[in-house]
Amino acid sequence: MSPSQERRSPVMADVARVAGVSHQTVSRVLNDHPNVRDETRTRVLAAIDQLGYRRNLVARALVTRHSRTLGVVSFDTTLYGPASTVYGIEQAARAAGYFVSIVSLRTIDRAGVRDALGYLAEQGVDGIVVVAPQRSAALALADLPVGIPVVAVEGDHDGDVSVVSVDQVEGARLATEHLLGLGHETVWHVRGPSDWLEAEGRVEGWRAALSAAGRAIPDPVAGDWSPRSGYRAGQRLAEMAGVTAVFVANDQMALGLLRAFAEAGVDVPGRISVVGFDDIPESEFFSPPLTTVRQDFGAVGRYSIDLLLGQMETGRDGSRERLVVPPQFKARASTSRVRR
Amino acid sequence: MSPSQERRSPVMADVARVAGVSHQTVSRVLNDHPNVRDETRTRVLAAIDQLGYRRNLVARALVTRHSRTLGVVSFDTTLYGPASTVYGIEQAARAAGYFVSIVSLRTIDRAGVRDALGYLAEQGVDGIVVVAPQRSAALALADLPVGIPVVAVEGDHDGDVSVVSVDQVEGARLATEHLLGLGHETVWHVRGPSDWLEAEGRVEGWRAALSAAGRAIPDPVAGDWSPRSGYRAGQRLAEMAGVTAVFVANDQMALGLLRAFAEAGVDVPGRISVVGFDDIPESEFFSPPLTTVRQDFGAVGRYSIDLLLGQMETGRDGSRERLVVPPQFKARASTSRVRR
DNA sequence: GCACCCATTGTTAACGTTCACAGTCTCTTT
DNA sequence: AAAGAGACTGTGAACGTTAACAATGGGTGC
Repeated sequence: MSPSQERRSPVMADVARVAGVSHQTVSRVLNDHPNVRDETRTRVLAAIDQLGYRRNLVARALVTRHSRTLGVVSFDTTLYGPASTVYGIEQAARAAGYFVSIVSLRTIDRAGVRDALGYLAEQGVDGIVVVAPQRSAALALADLPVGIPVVAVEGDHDGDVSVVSVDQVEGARLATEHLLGLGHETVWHVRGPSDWLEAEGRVEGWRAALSAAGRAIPDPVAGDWSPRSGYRAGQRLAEMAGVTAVFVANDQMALGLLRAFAEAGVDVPGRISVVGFDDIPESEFFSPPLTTVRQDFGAVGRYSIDLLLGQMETGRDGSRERLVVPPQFKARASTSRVRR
Repeated sequence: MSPSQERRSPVMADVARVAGVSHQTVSRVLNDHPNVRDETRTRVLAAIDQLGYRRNLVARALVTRHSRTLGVVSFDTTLYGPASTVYGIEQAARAAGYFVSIVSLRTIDRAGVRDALGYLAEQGVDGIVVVAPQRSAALALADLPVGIPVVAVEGDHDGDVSVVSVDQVEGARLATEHLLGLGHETVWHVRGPSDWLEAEGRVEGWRAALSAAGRAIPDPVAGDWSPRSGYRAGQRLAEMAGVTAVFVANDQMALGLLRAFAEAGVDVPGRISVVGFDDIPESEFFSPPLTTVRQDFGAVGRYSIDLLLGQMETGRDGSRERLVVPPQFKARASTSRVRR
């Protein structure tokens, strides 16, 4: 193989030579600079087309100090929530002309998040969105690389960065009040893992609603978001006397719970009413269709980009805004008025 | 100091000055070049630490012509399959020291895929994985940017690029033969949308199994992967006489179908047996727990990176390999021997 | 007719790294 | 003692783009 065979892709200078102009004029055409004669522009475009030239964004990023790339740090993008959020982020970012470089963490701990932020900083991203649903991840935001705008999603509001999140407390309150409104004496809760901010927000809202109504507050049953943990919780709750209403911290666990209830011969909603959280696409077709609280993950993703771009424009990172997306209650067939 | 209080982040030359060496020596330390005296290395590392220096990977990419970034083009990463595949890709890529830049397409058509490939090429990615489950996406691979290694996931095997995929035909055959083995006279099929290669592979496997057994081949019922379309298919099948076994092309549609059957009073598996496809985390907790065919999406993602990295090393893009991941049959409670 | 302005184009110098090569120094070997 | 081989370090030139400024030419106002 001859060395000349290895033909490098054309650069601006090649286009310039073919079009009979300087490389700077080519650059001007590419960047829609106003002061280029129409005839020249046409010639340059023809040369670009002829050579199949593509601009080298790496070289451009070096000189402009802007990569037009945003970084996303997330946890287990296999789950519906993170996946939808990241999807919303990516769509919004691309619509604004940015690429998205993603880092999915297997486990979320302070070191992992810090490393991820470091990688992205080296790579020269213009801004970062951290999907930080766990307290430990939110903490890691304390030591982030200076000079890069950061927005957290579902993060801790006490931190030092801007945050977009769904109002978990309000969502849990809606769910609990709905059940109380149907005449249930109190409401049991299957909660998410303890390090998760979302899990804690939902516990808080549930507690608040029960407190406000002056009802007994049962111990929450532990879960880990998985259908299996919901199944186990369901087995336990089915055996307990006096349970008529359960608020489950997400739809997947609710599915497991429904399965356990079905196996134990517990009728839903005849004997026990169940409310979930998230409104995943499947929950409308559970048996019975699940009453739940909808989170608009797509909106969360889009807002996080809005916030990030705003922060990048102003250059001020001290702005530290908060954006709260309201949850939406979805009544379906898994809840009913209590029979006396 | 200079009047500009906008202090730029330090560069190699700054480190070199502090450490009293040349910038090239700093570079050598950073790249673990062997011939650096221990004492010098220590001094450089100290200077790096003191200044909080981070290497600029953009500048590095410009000169090395390698960005250590891989591109991923995918369709609707909200779905479990694509999301899991992309997750597997990202994990494997990062383990190999690569970043992942992702482009999620809202609709998958030739122009969209071509644009995405173009963006990634401009950005200077070292290789691209295209998750191309639709025929139109597979076609778009025909006009891909030259010089960049590409691997397709779930793509067309007739194309010109390497492909990693799950054996859809085999999976469908396993599902269908399982049902025939339980004594069912024939098996009905709820298929996926027609442009999807996976949908067509599953139809093919189902047909082949029925043909081989000399059974009647009913018209497949159309679906679009969504639970709702499965629900509608279920309503229709529940009304038809003689249906005792249904193979549904994915678990989400199977969920909708189960719901429709439950509403119509059709017992599963008592009167009709149902098999799904994918084995999403939820399907074990459907009512009844769904017999299905497991696809190892994570493995598909990992293999695609293996293939891509191999192709990048050799520099040969003519290799055009095929890697087929076997599906795995999962028997659960939604199928039973036919009663006579 | 002259100075001036504006549109258009070209020239040169960054950006921050790695590569290729040239030194210098020390230690062996003959 | 001279020469050669390593080990270590430094120098200058890329990489492909944009920014800053200079240069050209034709029109305009007086």
